[in-house]
Amino acid sequence: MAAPCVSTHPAASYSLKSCISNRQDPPSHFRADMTDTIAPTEQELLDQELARREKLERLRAAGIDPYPPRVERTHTAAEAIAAYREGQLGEEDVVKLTGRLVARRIMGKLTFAHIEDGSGRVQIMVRRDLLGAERYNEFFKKDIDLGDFVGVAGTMGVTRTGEVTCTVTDIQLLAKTLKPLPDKWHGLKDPELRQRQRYLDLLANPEVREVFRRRAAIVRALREYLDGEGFLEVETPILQPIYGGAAAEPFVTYHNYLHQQLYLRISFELYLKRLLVGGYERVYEIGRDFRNEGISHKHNPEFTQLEFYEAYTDYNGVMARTEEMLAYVAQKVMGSLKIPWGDEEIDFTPPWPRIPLRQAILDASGIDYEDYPDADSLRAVMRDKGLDAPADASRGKLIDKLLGHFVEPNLIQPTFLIDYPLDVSPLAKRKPGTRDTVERFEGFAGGMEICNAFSELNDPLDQLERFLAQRRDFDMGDKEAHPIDEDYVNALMYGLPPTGGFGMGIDRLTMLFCGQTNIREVILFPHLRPES
RNA sequence: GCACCCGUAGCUCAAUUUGGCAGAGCAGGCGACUCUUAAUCGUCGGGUUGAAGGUUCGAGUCCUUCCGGGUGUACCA
Repeated sequence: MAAPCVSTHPAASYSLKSCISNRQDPPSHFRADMTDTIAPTEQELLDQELARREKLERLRAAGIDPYPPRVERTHTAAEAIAAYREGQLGEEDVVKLTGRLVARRIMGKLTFAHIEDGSGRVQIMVRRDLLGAERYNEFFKKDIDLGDFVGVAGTMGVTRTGEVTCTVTDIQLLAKTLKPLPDKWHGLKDPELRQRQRYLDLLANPEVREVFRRRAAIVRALREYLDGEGFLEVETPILQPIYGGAAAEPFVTYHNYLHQQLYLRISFELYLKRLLVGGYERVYEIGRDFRNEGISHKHNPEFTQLEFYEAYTDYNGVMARTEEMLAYVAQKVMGSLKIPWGDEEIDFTPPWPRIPLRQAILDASGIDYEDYPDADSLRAVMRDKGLDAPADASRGKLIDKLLGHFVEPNLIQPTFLIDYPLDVSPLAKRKPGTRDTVERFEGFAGGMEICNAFSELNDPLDQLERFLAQRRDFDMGDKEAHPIDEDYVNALMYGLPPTGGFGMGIDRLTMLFCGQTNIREVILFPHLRPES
């Protein structure tokens, strides 16, 4: 394997350190002039920011702490409304509510407003006669802004229009905001701002908050399912001396004190299978993978992956488990096996169609890749059909290209494609009776690949041969070829039982369940270039 | 990586086609208003039009370069 530049240097640690110390500009978060941006002069403040700071000073001058250390809350917004509707709150019962002031309608001596907490919004009615003229006019109307966190005490009732409302007898500032909030009606739309300042996106757009609740529910359901099936959740290294388990370029990092080059993992596979050598029969891990590749609407440099490995099953068993697991998740998260997807509906009811990859490509493109036993002949027929077929692509990569072009976009309903080329599956077991096909499947839905699985190769000598083939690919320029992991081969020599393994991108599954077509919509803080 | 599109007030958007005083709503300041809910009414402030350069009497608008973002495409989950 060709090592990246740092380790080929005879004094690797020296070169990296000097590189750091020679950097012209220290990171901005260490710059002495940083206070300029955090503590701008008055001229640099917006008029609205100035107004809020003046209010802050007025409050302090009046002996009011704009950021008090604690507050008492008796109900969330939703709880207060529910309790009133269920008749648990009488006219005399005082509730204490907290939240962000998100809307305010001042009508002289009476004001209606809404506060929002984690449970939702509740209307409050603030009256001068209940609060006192001074407190109502000077404190509530003048020094409290939209966006501020407040605590109120009051009684629950209903307005003429029928909205359950808290009539306020006391109001307290909990946290002063110094910047104006996004538009109350349109929310925050600018996609760049939404991602760079996700907190604004979340506070302005409730539907975004729902996406990440649903994401959490999906992960919870996956854990529930796997735990219930006797799988052990484990954690394996993210910093790895040798990466592996997938075809991808890694991120490279460096341990300063061990003088060791390390990679951020691109998959969990080789570590998890070592655990089956160790005697566990069912293990899984949910965590972050890192791939040093292009960014797109389907790819973020770091993404969340689920992998599980199960002894004494094969890819057929894993397909059945996949169907069962995703049906469980759909039912648990969406309350149905059918989930909306654009104008259509994706039905996760088992079983899913199982189509040999060769057949699927033949049906969609008219090309039977078995007629083209080498890369050159397959490349020729693909180019005849006007497809982009790179000169350095292997036969397996060309087949994958056919899959991506002709088949994948049309697989809206959950579908398994089975039996993949061996040369792009160096960790999968050969399908009996074939020369260059492995027992591997990929699951598709919504026109996206969502999972990848196979009968795990457990023949150590075959595995070594496959690694050596990968090294030849790497030497030929395939930057994504697998490096040789000698310790993994060594582990196999102590015996890996027949095993089925599975990997699935959680981000893409979340896209599917949330009707999103861009991965950034399901990652709280997606990778962005630095601001200029 | 390549192609195309976008960047105007804190936010959402006009003005760009055909170069001619940079505007509206929300938000904000001041004032009125005790059942509103995108409250309403009056009034006022708020801009290095992403950055730099160029063409022009005159550039938000046309040209060049750069920065950031989006969409498509290529590879990968």
